[in-house]
Amino acid sequence: MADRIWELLPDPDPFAANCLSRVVLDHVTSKWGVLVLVALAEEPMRWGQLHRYIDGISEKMLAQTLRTFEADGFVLRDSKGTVPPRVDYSLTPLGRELAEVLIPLVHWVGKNVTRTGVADQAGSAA
Amino acid sequence: MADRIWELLPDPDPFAANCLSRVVLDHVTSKWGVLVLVALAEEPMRWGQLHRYIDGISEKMLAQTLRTFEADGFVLRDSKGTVPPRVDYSLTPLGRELAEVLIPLVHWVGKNVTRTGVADQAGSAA
DNA sequence: CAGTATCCGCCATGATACTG
DNA sequence: CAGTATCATGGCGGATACTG
Repeated sequence: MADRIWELLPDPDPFAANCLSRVVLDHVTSKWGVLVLVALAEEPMRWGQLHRYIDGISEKMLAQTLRTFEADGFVLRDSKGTVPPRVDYSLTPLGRELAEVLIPLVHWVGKNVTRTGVADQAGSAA
Repeated sequence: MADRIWELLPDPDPFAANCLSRVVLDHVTSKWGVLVLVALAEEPMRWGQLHRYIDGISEKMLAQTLRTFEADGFVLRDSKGTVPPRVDYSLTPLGRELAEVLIPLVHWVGKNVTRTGVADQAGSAA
C-alpha cells in the first residue's frame, strides 16, 4: 500500500500542476461551489428558492456556478418550459456522491468554528 | 431530528451570510487551502519541502495560506531558530480533524475525475 | 533556507439593467 | 420566474527582487 494513492495513478495527482483533478477541485472550492452542492443535496430546488436559500449569492454567480456544475455532470437542470418559467435543479448521482464527502466538511466547520482562531478574533473585535 | 442540523444552532449556519463558518469555509476552500492541509496531513514538512510538494504554488501564497491556517489554529509552525533557518509545519489536533474530512474529498475527486465533464472536454480538446 | 516586500495584471465577483 | 448582458472593481494571486 502506498501512502499516497495518487502515486499509483499517473493523472489524478492533485499535487501535480495541470492535473485535471485540480480543475474539478477548483470548481468545487469556488466561492459558492460547496454551498450550492450541499444545498441541492438537502433537497432539489427551483432557481429562486436556491437564490434565497444561499444568502448573499448574486444572480450571476448562481447561474455561473450552476452551469459549471451542469457541465461537470454534478447538477441536473430540468426546465419545465412553461410560462412563467419553472426550472428545477437537482444533483445527479455523480453529484450526490460528491456531496456525500462535502457534507461532513460543512458539518465539521459549523460545529467547530468556535474552536478556531476565527471565533477568537470575532470575539475580541466585538 | 432536523434535516439541517444548523437550524438548531443560531450562529454556524453557513447558508446565512455573515456567519463565521463562512469565513472558515472560505479559508479552507481558498485556492491552495485544501492542498496545503491534505499535504500536511500526509506528513509534517519543512517550508521548502512543502513548496516543492504542492506543484505550482507561489512563495507568497504558501506563506499567506500557512499564516492564515496558523491563526485559525489548524497549522503549527515550529521554527528551530538555527542558521540556516529550519521551520517545520505540522497540523494541530484541530487541523487534523479538519483534514480528516478533506481527505475523502481529494480522494473522491482523484478517483472520479474521469467520470466528470472536465475529462470529456479535455478529451475532445486533445 | 525561509521567508518578506513590492509591484501589478487580470479575472473572479458583484451591481445593475434588461428580457422571454 | 428565471435568467442574460453589460459594466465596473478590487483583491486574489503571481513574478520578481531582496533579506536575516
